[in-house]
Amino acid sequence: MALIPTASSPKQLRCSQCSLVKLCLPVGLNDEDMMQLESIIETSKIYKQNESVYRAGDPFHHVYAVKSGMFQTVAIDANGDSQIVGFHLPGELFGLDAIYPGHYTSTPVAVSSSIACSIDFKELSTLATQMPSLQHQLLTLMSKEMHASHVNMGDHSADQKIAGFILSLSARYKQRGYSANQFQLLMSRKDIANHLGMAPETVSRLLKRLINEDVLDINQSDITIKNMKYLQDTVGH
Amino acid sequence: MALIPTASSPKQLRCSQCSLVKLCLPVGLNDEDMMQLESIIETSKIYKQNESVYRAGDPFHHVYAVKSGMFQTVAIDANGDSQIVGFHLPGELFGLDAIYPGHYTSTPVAVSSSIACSIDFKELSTLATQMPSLQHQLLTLMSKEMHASHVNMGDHSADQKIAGFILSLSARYKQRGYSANQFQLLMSRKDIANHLGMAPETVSRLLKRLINEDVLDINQSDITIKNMKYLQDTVGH
DNA sequence: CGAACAATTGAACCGATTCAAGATGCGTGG
DNA sequence: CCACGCATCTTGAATCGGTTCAATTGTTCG
Repeated sequence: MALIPTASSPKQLRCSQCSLVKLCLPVGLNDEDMMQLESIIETSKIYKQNESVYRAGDPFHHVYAVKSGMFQTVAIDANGDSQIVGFHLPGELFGLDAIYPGHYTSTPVAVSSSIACSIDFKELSTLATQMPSLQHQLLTLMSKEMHASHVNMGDHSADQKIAGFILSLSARYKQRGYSANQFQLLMSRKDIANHLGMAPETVSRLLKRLINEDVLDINQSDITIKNMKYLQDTVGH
Repeated sequence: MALIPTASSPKQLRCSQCSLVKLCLPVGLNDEDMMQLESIIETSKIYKQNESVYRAGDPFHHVYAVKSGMFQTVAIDANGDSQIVGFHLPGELFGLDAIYPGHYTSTPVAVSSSIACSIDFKELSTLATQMPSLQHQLLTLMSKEMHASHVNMGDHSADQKIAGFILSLSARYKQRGYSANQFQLLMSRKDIANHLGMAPETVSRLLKRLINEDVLDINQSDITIKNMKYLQDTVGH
């Protein structure tokens, strides 16, 4: 747990780059391999709130790694309604779902001011053929996402969705070295609701209930989990 | 559209094997590569109805390709409820979601008498490092599944879920060379309901409505789509 | 042919949405 | 620094879609 990307200062870009590789693609690599991998990571860019990284429909060339902040990927369906497909935390990759169609199908938008760097997918996959462990890591990443969406299929009630959502964020922050019990709910209630397929009012009501029952503590966008087990029990029911 | 796996006769196993490779992993390969790929496909097995291929929890070693019939993957959640994660048609692969956890998380069960063959994943990924097009195909397959589950996130009403489900089956059968308008709904209503997260009664009612409105025709397990556009309009709304 | 299971149909119920208002927070300019 | 205005969030009451429960019909198989 040495280097963790904490702040959004541009001065940290270079030094956090090394750890970013380990966070996104934590493969067992020797120094030379690691150098190669880092060499294909292109320069970082700071995205202002609501700024998009690319647009749905653009040709697929790069995948992106989040360095700080948060991105949400928004898809527009046939009738023009937008659907927030996912939220991407520091250390996570997005854009891999565009491999198949060959073009992006959703638009990633910075939830708050955020930093991401791009990786040329062609170079990445070429490198993967030379580094079996990298190939395996790519497959693992995608398998993980498949797995996550399978789990989400089961969630039924609104309570379970909310609990599952909070636990997912908690686990993912924890995995990247942040606190599992306290973090920022950077996205709006409306966006949470959209992502979970429910009304914003329901999100509001259920969060209030969780606060009243001493499961959560929420101040503005800061959320503290006071009773993790309660949430876990809710999901597994 | 030369060789298509049509029947379940064991005599066809050998000859359908070649086309199976093309169907599951339709990469641009020369003959030698194709031979190599075929060489790692292990022998097929006939699974009786309700027979499982492996069990959730088993260590992950193989992925499986469906040759005929249909498999459904069943996951058991924390409270013991089962959730049908997906249905697998001829020419489709299953088991890839187990790469990440390293063990299977769901149990594939033959919906009707079905045939599948196993592929050693270690050999497959080793081969992929030597054949960039195979690696790309594997990534494409997984990207496709991610993409499909993203699309499913948006579906809201029960009507849309049913329409989307039927259209998905139709498109997948069509892609494998079968009819897009007529196929068998081998799985039970209860299992469709479970998979879509709704009550079996609702499936019954909505299918009846679609039959009354001349959108579908259903005889036992045979389904005929009489008004594809109606279904498409339902999904995109 | 009859038993067991699957699918259908009807009526009451419940969770979540919708609609409509009110509260809270936040940036802007006076 | 406070007042204003806009946007987000919260809260309440009515409505609706889908579930649940219960009974009937249909289908498969020993």
